[in-house]
Amino acid sequence: MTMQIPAGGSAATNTLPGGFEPGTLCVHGNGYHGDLRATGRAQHFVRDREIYRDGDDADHVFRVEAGVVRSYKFLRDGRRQVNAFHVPGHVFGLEVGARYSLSAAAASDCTVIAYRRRHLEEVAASNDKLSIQLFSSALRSLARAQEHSLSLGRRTAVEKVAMFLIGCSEYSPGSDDIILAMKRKDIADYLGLTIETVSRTFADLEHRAFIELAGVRQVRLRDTAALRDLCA
Amino acid sequence: MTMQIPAGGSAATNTLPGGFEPGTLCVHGNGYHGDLRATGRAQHFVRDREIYRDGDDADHVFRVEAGVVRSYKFLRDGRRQVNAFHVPGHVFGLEVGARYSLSAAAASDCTVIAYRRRHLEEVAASNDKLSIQLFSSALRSLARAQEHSLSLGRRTAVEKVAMFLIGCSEYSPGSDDIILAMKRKDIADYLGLTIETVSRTFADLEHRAFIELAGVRQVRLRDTAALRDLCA
DNA sequence: CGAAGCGTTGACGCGGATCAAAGGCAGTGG
DNA sequence: CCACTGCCTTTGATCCGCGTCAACGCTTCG
Repeated sequence: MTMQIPAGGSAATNTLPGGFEPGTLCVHGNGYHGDLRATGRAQHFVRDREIYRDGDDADHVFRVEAGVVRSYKFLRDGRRQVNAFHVPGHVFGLEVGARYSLSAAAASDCTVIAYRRRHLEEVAASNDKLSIQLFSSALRSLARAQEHSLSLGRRTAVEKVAMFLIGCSEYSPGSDDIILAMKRKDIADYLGLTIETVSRTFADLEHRAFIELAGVRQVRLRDTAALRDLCA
Repeated sequence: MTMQIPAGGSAATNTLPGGFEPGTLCVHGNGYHGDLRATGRAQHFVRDREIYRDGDDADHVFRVEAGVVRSYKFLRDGRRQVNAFHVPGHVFGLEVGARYSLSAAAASDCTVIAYRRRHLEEVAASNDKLSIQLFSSALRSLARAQEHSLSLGRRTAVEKVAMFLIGCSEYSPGSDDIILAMKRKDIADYLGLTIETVSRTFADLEHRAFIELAGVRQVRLRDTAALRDLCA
């Protein structure tokens, strides 16, 4: 295989935020190498429906088609940390070992494509492009996780929420108007805060006229520059 | 290539904690495919010497030979988050893009092997084993990063420090007696705390007779079970 | 109309940050 | 050998951001 460590500017970089370019690794991929079409299986999940659990046999790799998926982990006493929200195009469920090290669930109603890991391995064996994409996907997840660590470890509540909103806006169409697919609890557990603090911080940002809460699930960014500035 | 997503139990899993099994990807690898010997270049770094910086051209991939390396990131105002400590056997510097997304520096005096990324790509193209190892390395880094997020987001100071000590003990020879290669500031920035809190927490754990501070850089674990219990 | 979930808001307390000062400890020079 | 210097670590006092607890409002659905 030509296992390139994908260099900047290649097709594998800077595509759909955090995912592959649309069309690849897709069930209905337009004839692209053919083989994958059979292995990918579309699945629907309603909000909060579990996709897999920490410790399950890691026999599938997934790609988000629509909606948002969360990966998360629990401590014994119920404290939860959401590691990532997976948006359309994003691949999740890649594992080194035989078992999943995280749980995944639908953060909103969503549809994902499930690929049998075994099949994926076989196809990747003869398909350099796919191999590189899987590798890129892993490295991109890693980069995102590291960014996230910076937030969790060193940012204040306002900074975390600002970051989150800026992050969301990058997945939005015309941006500036954000539809939050997930609940407050998911946001809180993603940012390492409580729902109360998230709520208060939204209120605070609205008070400062940085955002406008158009509804529980809708946020309008009124001063993106100021928000970005908060991201330190 | 046979791009297996490395399955549990394979040689690529559960080897040296977080790294490759000893001998592979090594400058003095015992004839293993030969090519790598020429590309790997051993380098020494004294404590706090920078290896690369956030934004530099990511033209090398590194493997720790001895000592400890830290990967970290800064906020504008100087707040720092250490994402990982890299111990011998551990690979770091893998990137999706053309540039490093983190900085790396010697947390203690250390020696690393630098591989030219270009060469690594070429060798990997014809060497399935190496490809899989690189992929595994990335996935293992990802898993570690996700574990770390749980600590940063949801654990208390005592829990974080207990986690850290348990983590260290896994890299120690006979365990139970830990030599801390890095300074308090590094530990603090790794755990998302201040040096004062780290210091106080060490004192607290000693007070509870869970550990014994045999010196500034040496910790003896006296009640591993209790420490593990704190990891929740 | 009532019930159940989710989100917001307020009052209060605590864990860890901040500020300040006082030990170790290693390296340096007299 | 000892005093000096600078850095790292520890310890103490105080402060504040965010968690906790509690009540209330809004939305959805039977």
